[in-house]
Amino acid sequence: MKENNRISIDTVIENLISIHPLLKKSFSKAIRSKTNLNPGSLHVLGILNNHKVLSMSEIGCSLSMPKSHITGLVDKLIAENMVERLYDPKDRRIVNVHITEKGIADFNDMKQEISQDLRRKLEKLDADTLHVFSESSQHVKDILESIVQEQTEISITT
Amino acid sequence: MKENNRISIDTVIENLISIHPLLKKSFSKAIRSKTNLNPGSLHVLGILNNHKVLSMSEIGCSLSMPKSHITGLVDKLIAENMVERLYDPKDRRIVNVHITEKGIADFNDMKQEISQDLRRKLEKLDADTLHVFSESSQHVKDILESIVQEQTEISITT
DNA sequence: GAAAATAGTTATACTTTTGTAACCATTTTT
DNA sequence: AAAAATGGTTACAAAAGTATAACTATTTTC
Repeated sequence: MKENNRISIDTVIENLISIHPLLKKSFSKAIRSKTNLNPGSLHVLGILNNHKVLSMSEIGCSLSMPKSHITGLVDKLIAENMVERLYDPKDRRIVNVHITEKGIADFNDMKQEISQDLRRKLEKLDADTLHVFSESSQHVKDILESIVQEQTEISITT
Repeated sequence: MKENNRISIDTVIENLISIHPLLKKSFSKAIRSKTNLNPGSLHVLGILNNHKVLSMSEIGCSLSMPKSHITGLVDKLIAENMVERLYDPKDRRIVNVHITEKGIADFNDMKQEISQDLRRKLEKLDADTLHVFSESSQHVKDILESIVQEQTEISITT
């Protein structure tokens, strides 16, 4: 039983290492050509689309980026009116970034644009394969989120 | 039925867009800190580990990078004796890059290093979840490979 | 055999990402 | 109230990724 687990872990790692460049290939180029945001800002917008409000530090932890980098990325999003800075009245050091209605709408539009090529390819799959893909990707997303998200507690100081 | 497909496609795209930054977070930092290769060279080594031999153009297509960039990445791998250039006797314009024994061994070592943190987290999962993760990630990898790999035919001219 | 196409390299400029360190404002600790 | 800790910002340097264009060497095409 313990042995089974080790094999499963190895399989998962092999698969994730293979999936990584495939996703990079599928999205990175489209992000550049079809949006006026850089990938970093788009990722920030993405997690704000999920959480709606996060402090600068929380964003940094979620994306494993130093806070100093987040500042610039958020500035870009503010320039596009996609997010807003809100100073926390309870602790005025904290900057809570929250996504605007425009930000939510723009993010959905950009998702459409970015995934156009992928969508066309998915449309060619047969219903069964598509169903398996849908279920499997949901599992991978959920489990990965649950184990990677732990790191949010770790503080990045710089 | 057609409606079901559309929903599945949307689900897949949503999930992949969420998985992308999670994998980036899990691997990118580890690649920098635990190897002396840049991520680009590692990805090249990764696909050579799968295919064993590829021409410069094929590598470029597989990773959606211009050939001019591949040259530098392969140069680094050659400097580490992980791959070799072989001039095709049938068509002397073509450079076939093939992975060496050292390259295969190094790649496996680096995979270990890079995935250490992830492995520790996976070890905390219960056997059932791990099993689901293993199966699901295999499906995602296989399907994604089958649909993304098509692009290998598209030639990148620059 | 000349012209066009192909495979790869070199060079250059630019953007993005990453890593530090110093710094300010606010809050917490003592 | 002074010292330490925390949350963010600013500034700077280095590494990596991206996009082009010009170029050489071969092969194909006509």
